[in-house]
Formats: sequence, structure tokens, C-alpha cells
Amino acid sequence: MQVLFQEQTINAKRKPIAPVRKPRADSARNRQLLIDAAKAGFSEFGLNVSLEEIARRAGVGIGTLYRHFPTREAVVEAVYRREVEQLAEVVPQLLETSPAGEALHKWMHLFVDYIATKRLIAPSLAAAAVRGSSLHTTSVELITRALTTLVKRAVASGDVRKDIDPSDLLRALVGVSYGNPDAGWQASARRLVDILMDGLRRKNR
Amino acid sequence: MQVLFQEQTINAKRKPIAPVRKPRADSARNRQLLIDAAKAGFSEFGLNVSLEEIARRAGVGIGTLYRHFPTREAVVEAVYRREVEQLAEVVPQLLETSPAGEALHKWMHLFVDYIATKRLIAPSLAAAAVRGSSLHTTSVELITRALTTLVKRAVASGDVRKDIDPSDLLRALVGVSYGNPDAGWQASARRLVDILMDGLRRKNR
DNA sequence: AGAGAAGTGGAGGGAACCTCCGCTTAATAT
DNA sequence: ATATTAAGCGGAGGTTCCCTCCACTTCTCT
Repeated sequence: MQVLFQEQTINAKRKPIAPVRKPRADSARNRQLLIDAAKAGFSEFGLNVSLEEIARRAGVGIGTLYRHFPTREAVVEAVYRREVEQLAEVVPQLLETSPAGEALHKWMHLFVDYIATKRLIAPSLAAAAVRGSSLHTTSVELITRALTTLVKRAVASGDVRKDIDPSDLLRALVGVSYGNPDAGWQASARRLVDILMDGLRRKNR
Repeated sequence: MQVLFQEQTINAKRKPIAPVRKPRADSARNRQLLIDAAKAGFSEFGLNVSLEEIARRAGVGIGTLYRHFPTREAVVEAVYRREVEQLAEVVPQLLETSPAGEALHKWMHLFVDYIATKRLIAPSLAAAAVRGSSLHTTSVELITRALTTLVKRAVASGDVRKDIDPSDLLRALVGVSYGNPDAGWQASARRLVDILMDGLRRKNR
């Protein structure tokens, strides 16, 4: 299979042949079923739901789950990637309707609110941050890119100090969005974002 | 047993009799052995070490482990409580040798460095923060108290804005100290602490 | 319609969890 | 000293979950 794929890639440079076989319909369907079931399972039982439970809910065999997602983390990633994508998509819109600094500020709040709603994302991000998991490779990149765009614009427009690294800031945001499910943690996160923003607005001395 | 204890408590109000039997020596010793073994196990295999492995290392039966620590989280808590205590103990010393604002700033860096060394604490804090675990009741209180002392002093001396809530700040610190084990994440955390401190120094407008 | 690649399901071996209870040992009473 | 007894110990074993493996089914393409 690997070899086939390589040949295919090489061929692709010559003639734009249909690269590989179209993925099977049932495969795609099961994948979606699994992601849905996983999302439900996570919110009901927490991150440690039995994978077999997820498969059961999706109405597929455990083997199917493992083929689609070789590890538990792969499941988590698949679930929350969708959520993340939405967050990435809002950026252009923000930049059109607000000055760069404000757009950044707003997006930071969105980030907090978003995590507030989807309690799911924070634990996954945390677990991924701790060990150098594969979660970073894709999903975090998406958010980082979104945030980078916003930061660059804000720096360019002079709204924000120059020496800020977007991935630094992302870390801070993840942290700020942490909190026990106490009532009020969300308010706390919002205040922290404001303080962070104050720090950011200090021009490079 | 429960009844006996109750009687004992009631009696204690009348005459200060030696309340209960002295805790057994082997129990205390095994507890320490378990904590040591757990610490070693965690740093070697991560947070998911088999509890049986820990018991094995400590040279006690698995039953003993479970009597001392009914859940995995209890083990983690016991391990990192000791670490936290050290962080709490350094506060008075800092306040003696530095102006309040600077003491706060230094401690925040200590916090980061500390977590950098003991990768152990962050995941536990995270897991605990996510669900309303009992981890908070004790250990986090200790750090919060330490941080509260520092913040109060810094506010009183005018080094720092008034509207900062120490537990907000703690959240930020935890977050800031997050990061994959990439080289350089620690530097990133230090930069973020500085930015946060800039934000804090803005007097209440 | 037929070939065969791609995907499926679930049995099963192994690992980890956690409980339960008969035995051991340390702390007190005599 | 010795007896008493509650506290603590250990680990067998039932249960759950993990994950692999492969005979079978289903879909795609010709």
C-alpha cells in the first residue's frame, strides 16, 4: 500500500490521474458515526470513556474504531478538530469589522467562551500539551495560524507590542481558560484576558 | 468503630483522655514508601503508571496502596502536595528580601521554574481543574494562600493594581506554565509571566 | 456481473483495576 | 512479660478495558 501510494505520487507529477481509489462510503459514514458517538461519550463520561462504549454507541465493532483511530488520542483529536475549525473560520470576518487590536481582543474572548461551552476541548489540549502528543501537529496548528494572523495584524497596526509570540499567547489563553466548573470561572477568564491584553498593548519599550 | 469514635469525641469534651490508639508505625512507613515509589513511577512512566507497579516498587501489596489511597488521584495528590509545600514555604523569605511587587514577580517565576522541573504537577493540576476533584480542597489552597499573601502585599504597597484576584492569577500561572516539552517552552513561560506582570503593574485606572 | 481491494466485526489474550477477607503485627491493657 | 485486640497487610481473583488479528462482508471499478 505504501509503495502503491508512492508510485501514485510520482505519477501525479506526470499526469493528473485520479490518485487513489475513492474512500468507501461505509467507511466515511462509520467515521462520522464514531466521532459523533465519541463526542457524546466524552461529554457524558469524561475523557476516560471506554472506547468499546464509543464503538457500541456508534453501532460499529471495536475493530472498526481502532482502524479509524489507532489510539484514544486520535479519537479525541478527531472530535475536537471540528470544533477548532469553527474558531479558525471566524478570523477573517473579525478582521474586516474591527481594528486589529480589537479583533485580537475579541477573538481571545471568543476563545474563552468557546471553551466554556465545549468543556471538551480544554482537557484534550492539556493532555496533549503535557506529553508531546500528535494532537499538536494538526489542530493546534489551525488555532495557532488563526491567532498568528490576528497578532501580526495587531502588531503591524501598532496596537500591540512587537515582542509577542503567538504560540506564547496561545499557551496563556489555554491556561486562562482553565478552571473548575465553578460558576464564575468564566468571568475570571474574561478578566484575565483583559489583563493580558493590557500587557500586550504596552508598546515595546 | 464509627460509634466508638463518636463516643470518644463526646468524651473528649469532658476529660482529655488519650483519644484513640496511636497510628501504627508500619502504616506510616508504608505510606511514605508508597509516595516515594509513586513519585519515581510518575516521572519514569508518566501519570498512567500502573498502580500495581507502584505498589510493587514500594514493596507492599496492592491492597495496602488502595487502603492508603482509594483512588489514583489520591496518589497523585499525596505526591505533589509535598512539592507544593516547598513553594508555599519560600514566601516569607521572599517578602523579607524584596519589595512586594518584586517578590510577587520572583515567586511567579519560581512557580514556572518549579513546574518546569517537576513536570509532574501540571498534569495533575489540569486533571483536577477539569472535574471538580478533591485535589483543590487542600493543595491548591496552599498555593493560593501563598499567592494571596504576595498579592495583598503588592497591592498594599501600590506596586500592583487593586482589581486582581489571586485565584485568577493562579489560573493564569498554571496556564502559562503549560507547554509541550519542547525546548524553549520554559523561556516562553517566563516571557508570559513578564507580560502578565506588566499588566498587573498598571494601576487601577 | 465479477474480481478483488477495502472495510468490518468481534473473539480472545493480556493488562490493569479494585474488592474482599483471612492472616500478621503493633499498640495497649493486665 | 504476656494477653488482647484493633489496625494494617497482602494478594487471589472477578471485572473491565485495551488492542490485535483475521475470516468474512461490502463496496468500487472494470
